[in-house]
Amino acid sequence: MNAPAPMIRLTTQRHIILEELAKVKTHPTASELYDMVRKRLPRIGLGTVYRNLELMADSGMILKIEVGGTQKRFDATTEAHYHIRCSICGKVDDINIPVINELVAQAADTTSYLIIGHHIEFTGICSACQQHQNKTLAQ
Amino acid sequence: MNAPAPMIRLTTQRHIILEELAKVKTHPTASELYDMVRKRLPRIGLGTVYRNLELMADSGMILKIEVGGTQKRFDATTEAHYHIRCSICGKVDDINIPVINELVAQAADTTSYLIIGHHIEFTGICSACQQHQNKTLAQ
DNA sequence: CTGCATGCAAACCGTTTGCATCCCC
DNA sequence: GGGGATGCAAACGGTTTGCATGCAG
Repeated sequence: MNAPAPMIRLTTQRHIILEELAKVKTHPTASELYDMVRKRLPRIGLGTVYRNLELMADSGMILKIEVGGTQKRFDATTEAHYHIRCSICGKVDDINIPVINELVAQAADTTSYLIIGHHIEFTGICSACQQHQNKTLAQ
Repeated sequence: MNAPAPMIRLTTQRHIILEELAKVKTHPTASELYDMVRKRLPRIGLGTVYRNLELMADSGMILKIEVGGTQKRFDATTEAHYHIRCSICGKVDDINIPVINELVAQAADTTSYLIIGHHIEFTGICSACQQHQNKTLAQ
């Protein structure tokens, strides 16, 4: 649709960013990823991480998740799927319900926008934060 | 659930912020609202706008929309509904398709999160930006 | 040798916060 | 007179960017 998947060179930094991202099932923010990558590449700069995440998202290698909350998050899985975000700690996990493609057609009838895609974001409280709350309430 | 809807005093500033928000069908950001309100209340501070939007959202008077993109947006309509965001200019509009409450039950079966709610966000290109694109391509 | 990629640091932008003043009860 | 609300400005956190250097083709 837009400029389609420009091929990008796989530098050491990009390779390691990709590996670290693929390692985790959660959806780290850029600075979380920065911390992970820095353990293997201590001299890497934050700017490099941001630049490359953006680049790799543009070229379709990874998924940029722009959900509620302030920070962008990234996902090594590029297939369409939905997410849930903990409204307390901000953690983001996958939700495994089937993707509803008909939504786009449905929505298209009601708007003058040219629809590109859709995303469902659930909000909730993760198990860790639930336990925290129970403890706090019990006091 | 959390602290439920604390009643807040309706000061002049809050009243005008509310009026200006209700006036528009789009979903302005805090600083867009700030600009609108400043025409009627030139000495109002940005901080006041932020503080009050946050407060009014907490007390259920307005809706805070945390969709993709960097800025929070606000909505005078508090009933559940879905949105579409222009991926070029960032504008947000309503999408009038029925709310699918079953999604929450469906998702609940697949996760350890305590689910609070859900939101569907479509992405697309608004008509203004579509025209822009056509012009640009035609050159 | 040439250009893209990097590290570093400064700039940026949206948002939050501390504080003195103000206004309403 | 007292407590919350305001205006103002400084601080903050996340992200982007400019620039000099480095490295791969």
